[in-house]
Amino acid sequence: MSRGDEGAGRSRRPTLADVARRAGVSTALVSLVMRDAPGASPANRERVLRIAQELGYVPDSRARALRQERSRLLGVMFEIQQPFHADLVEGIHAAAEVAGYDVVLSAVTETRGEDRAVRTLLADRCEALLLLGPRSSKEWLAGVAARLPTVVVSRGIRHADINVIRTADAKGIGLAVDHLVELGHSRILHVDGSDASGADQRRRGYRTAMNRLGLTPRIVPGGNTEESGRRATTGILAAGDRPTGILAFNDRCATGVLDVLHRAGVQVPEEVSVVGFDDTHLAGFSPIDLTTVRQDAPLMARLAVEQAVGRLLAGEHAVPPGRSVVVPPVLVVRRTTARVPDTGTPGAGPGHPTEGLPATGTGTHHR
Amino acid sequence: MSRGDEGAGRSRRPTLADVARRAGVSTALVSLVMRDAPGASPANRERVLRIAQELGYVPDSRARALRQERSRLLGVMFEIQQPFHADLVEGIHAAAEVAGYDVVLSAVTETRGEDRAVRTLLADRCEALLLLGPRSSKEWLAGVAARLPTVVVSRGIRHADINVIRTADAKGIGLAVDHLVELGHSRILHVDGSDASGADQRRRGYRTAMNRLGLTPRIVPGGNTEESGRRATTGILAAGDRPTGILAFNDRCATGVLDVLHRAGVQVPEEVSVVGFDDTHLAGFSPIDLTTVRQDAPLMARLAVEQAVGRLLAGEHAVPPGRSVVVPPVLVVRRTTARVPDTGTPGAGPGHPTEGLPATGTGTHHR
DNA sequence: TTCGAGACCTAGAACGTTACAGGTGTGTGG
DNA sequence: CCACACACCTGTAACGTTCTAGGTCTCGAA
Repeated sequence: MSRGDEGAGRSRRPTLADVARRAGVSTALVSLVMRDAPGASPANRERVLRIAQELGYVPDSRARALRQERSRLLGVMFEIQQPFHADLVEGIHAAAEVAGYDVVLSAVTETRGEDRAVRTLLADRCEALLLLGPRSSKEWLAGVAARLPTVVVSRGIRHADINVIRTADAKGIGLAVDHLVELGHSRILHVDGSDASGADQRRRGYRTAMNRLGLTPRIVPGGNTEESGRRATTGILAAGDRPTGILAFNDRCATGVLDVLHRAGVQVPEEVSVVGFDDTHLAGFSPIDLTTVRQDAPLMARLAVEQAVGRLLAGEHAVPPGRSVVVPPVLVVRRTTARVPDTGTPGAGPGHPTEGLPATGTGTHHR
Repeated sequence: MSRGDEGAGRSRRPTLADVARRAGVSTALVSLVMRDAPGASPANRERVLRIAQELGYVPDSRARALRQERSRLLGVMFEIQQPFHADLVEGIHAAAEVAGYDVVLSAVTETRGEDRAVRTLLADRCEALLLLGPRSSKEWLAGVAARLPTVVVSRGIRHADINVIRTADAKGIGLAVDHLVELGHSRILHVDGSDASGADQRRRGYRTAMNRLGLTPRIVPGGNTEESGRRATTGILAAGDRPTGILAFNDRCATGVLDVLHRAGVQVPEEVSVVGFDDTHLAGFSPIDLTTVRQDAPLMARLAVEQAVGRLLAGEHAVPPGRSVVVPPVLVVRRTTARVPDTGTPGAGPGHPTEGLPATGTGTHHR
């Protein structure tokens, strides 16, 4: 309503020229005013702004980007169903805002692959790419990085053109293993992430930690969805040789694990302890109350944006790519882990020392 | 690697003209080939495609959109932290693909309001807007709808310019009330959604259902986050007059309710029954296993896209806006609801009739 | 009076693409 | 041999913006 005039209803959207004509000035001047550049008299400035408002003029970002050499756009590829990615995206928006960049989101879904998602971002002329937990091959990622400064988040990839921000996955899993071992566990199993990003690092970390402690690793194929956790756990229960501790690839996977255990009447943590990874929003909520390894999403988001922008600003030289920035994980102990059942140590119910975090490194600022 | 030539490394991105020059044809011809339009010989077509590939040419979507009168873009505003929105976005991508449209996502976050999100979409020249659960005032939404065909999902708004796709919220809540009453409950409380989208509809539905059954409604302010559910429940427990059934605004809120009940040692469902709304992915997972009211996200997504595209195609006349399309909800009974404790009827543990859905209306196709 | 320095403003050329209005040829029917 | 259709191709003008290189004032100092 009250959308101005120009005759009939279905008029095309107003342009700079429309505003200029109405204000009796040149388009160049309107352009100046719209982007708050110096060189217009206060009187004209106010007048132009008023008329723009009246007409409902909104600058066309495409035309603008076309003319300027810089689009000030950061492309973000993410999986829409991953809560952890939601946390990252939220942080990326905030950090980009500060750096003076806009964010273009490109979702990976069941029906929309990573190639498709990245192609869109390229077509949108993003200046740099942030890829959250990409699953594609290293070669493919290298191909992407060859055309645009690329930051990969949450997956360790060693390549000269790629910046990487990731949590110390191996260390994180190590913390979890140590935690279980301290509680007396020895039959500790890992439901891995299959081809999910970071899965190999966590597998490796698990093996290392187990070997270091003289325990035999046992890995079951999983994934990064609840369903994968269910499937894996169903298999584990069927196999008979039941572990006393399960390290799931991430929180979603752990939820699936808990689901099947619960349905099968297996008590957690009395009979089996379960640990997740990510510390997703839901992990902290009772009755899930999942012991998990926290990744510091806000920090990772900020670092990712800083790396990308850094490379853009200093013409590739500021932040040498090819080196990972590794963020320390924190073990958050909740109520899905406890003393191992059969062990000699009697009593000692569910072990939840502090519900806090051992003060390890960076203070995570949960909002 | 192998990124072509043109002298130094940091070359600008290739354009139509580069491809044309290299192939020895006009830019117009390359343009034809790139968009698969008729009018190029097979030989040239193949040659141009090969060279484009070699140079790593990707058409500039902004320039393209600028030239064409149509951008074939659907703008989607959503809350990145709402799992239900993730489901909708996934469905929207699929439906838009079918309709031949691209999707532009604009996230609402803690630091990025709805005005900001919509402004971006306008600047991107989207042809229509899909607003998922908008919280803004009706006047503001009307202002948006005045400039672009607008479909609001998941919030009932009656306005001549706005298409609405929503679940029959009131009916959904009614199903939940009936369910609890059948189980013998009478002290049934609603933790509402405050200003969240759909909150008023659900409040109203709750009141109506309670009055119809001769019960006194009791509403506690909540929200659409886990935290809001926690806060509300803390208040409820402190108040003393404990209800036997709690209808939460949505699944996230219900999770918060469960969290506090659990921590306070209140048994669910033995002492208190809890019902959510949405049937988010996580709701179905034990040990949450939440009784909830399912919204059919894939269907709503498809309908939303169809309405938007319909209005675009038929010059506003195909789908008369101003009328809501209402999708039927389905009560999904799981294990957070059971027979009321104190009632005369003895025994009768947790009531989970089928873990299925009463065959109500549309068959929800869970993937 | 003349000059220079601001302050303010504008014309016109880009940016990369597609639409439009032609241009060639080559073959085919009269 | 001419016309005409057809397949293929190209030059040029947009699209809405910003950038560059000016232009015109006004004012104060030389």
